[in-house]
Amino acid sequence: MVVIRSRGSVCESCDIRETAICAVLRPEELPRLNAIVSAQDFAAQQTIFYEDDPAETLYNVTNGCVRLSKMLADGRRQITGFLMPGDFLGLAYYENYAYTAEAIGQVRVCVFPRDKFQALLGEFPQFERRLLSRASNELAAAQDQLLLLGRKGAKEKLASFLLLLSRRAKYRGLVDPALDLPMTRNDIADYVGLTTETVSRTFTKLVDAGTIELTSPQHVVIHQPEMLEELAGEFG
Amino acid sequence: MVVIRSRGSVCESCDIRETAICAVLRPEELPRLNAIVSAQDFAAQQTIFYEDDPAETLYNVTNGCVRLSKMLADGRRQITGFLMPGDFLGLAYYENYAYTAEAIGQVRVCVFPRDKFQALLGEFPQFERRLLSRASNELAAAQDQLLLLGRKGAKEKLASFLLLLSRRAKYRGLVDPALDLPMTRNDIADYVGLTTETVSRTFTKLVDAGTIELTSPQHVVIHQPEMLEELAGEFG
DNA sequence: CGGCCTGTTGATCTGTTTCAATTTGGGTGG
DNA sequence: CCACCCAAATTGAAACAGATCAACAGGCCG
Repeated sequence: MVVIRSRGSVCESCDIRETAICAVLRPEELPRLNAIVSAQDFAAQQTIFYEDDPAETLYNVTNGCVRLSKMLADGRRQITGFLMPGDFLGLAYYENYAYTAEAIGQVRVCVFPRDKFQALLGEFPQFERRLLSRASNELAAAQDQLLLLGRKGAKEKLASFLLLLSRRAKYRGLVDPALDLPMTRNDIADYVGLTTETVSRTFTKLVDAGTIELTSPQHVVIHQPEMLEELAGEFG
Repeated sequence: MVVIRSRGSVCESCDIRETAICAVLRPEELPRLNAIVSAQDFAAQQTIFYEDDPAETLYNVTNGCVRLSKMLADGRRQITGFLMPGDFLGLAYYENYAYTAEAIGQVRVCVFPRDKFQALLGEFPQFERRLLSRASNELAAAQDQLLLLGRKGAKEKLASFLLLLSRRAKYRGLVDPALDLPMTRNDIADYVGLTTETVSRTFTKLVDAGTIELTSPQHVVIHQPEMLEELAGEFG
């Protein structure tokens, strides 16, 4: 883990300024945020924080992919989300983190000390509103995931998963038809409530059906998005 | 559905004023809330709103139990939560509701028109903060449910479910060792991702083990809470 | 009293897991 | 630069938890 001092105008030149929470601040307010932020790097597989750690820091992912997870006493794991550049981490007025956050591959984050961040919140009301809006989005996403975990079969789960990644890639401005899967099959399995083997088998079924193509285990090309939508089982 | 005009000081005399969002308002601010609120009654099985309806109203449950659910195209259903008196409904800055809300048994709610509610939000900053805190709680609860749906077995699911209801009953000030299940077995099944039959069978297993007692299908007595904790599989 | 909805119990079936064996591919050191 | 190595992914066979299909019991209301 490497701490990088913030110097000069970090925020102004930030790649993800458009999509991150910072987007609600006016240019002239940015320096206030800049003053309390620093950058931090994590190597692949490093833990950013553990479930139940005191939540003293808030993060914004700027590079790489982060996985959030919870564990049962015997080691079974549920991944509750994957964070991409622009995503906010540590959202909450909580004493302790509700989940573990780990870097998948190389990750860079912005770091906000909790107390200073809260002070800024009081100062910029639209900041708090934006956070509430984020929380609402996350809540809606979590509910979609409840439906997926509770009621969908393996094929439906993976179709939904691929569509989710695809939509998020589009949102982040990536138009590449090839979809990148930064996480392992095991991570995917722990996200959609299956085993690695079932994930693997189901992917090959989708390949055999011509719905997707696996140019490498981490590279998916979606040939028939309509078919995925169909399989995902949702309306609209 | 019956609409009841709010007259006089509804809020001051409200049973659940302590636990509801209103709890953040000072007594002298209550009249402002009182001015925009009205009460509404729903009979058993009535729908309060449907998924994708425009979200023009916010609610606060004052009596009865409400179920929130999402459906797949073929009718499979996932219940995303049960609301008890004091719980807030419609939380979000969304255009449309993300789930359907239905009354289980007789229900009474407080109704806040969305526009007026938002105006109040701007006026009382602590109100917005409280909402964010609520959203955080819901998010944490949703993540627990993800773990349950994705990684727990039938026995673990139902042990967790009973403990959840039990904790919420305690929170609402009910010390009765007998736990009330206002929802049907089918509702429970759709909440924990099982079938009615499996729920029923698993309950009888818990009864046979002496962990719980079913004085009636809707009345559970928890004899061995430690055993339920054990079965639920979580730490702490 | 009878019909119906909810819950319980039993028998069978199936999708997914588990266990086990290969294959693939990315990273590293010679 | 290539060969090796190890983790990750794939594939196969067997086992199992929970679903499905089916029958029945009990309480509640008309």
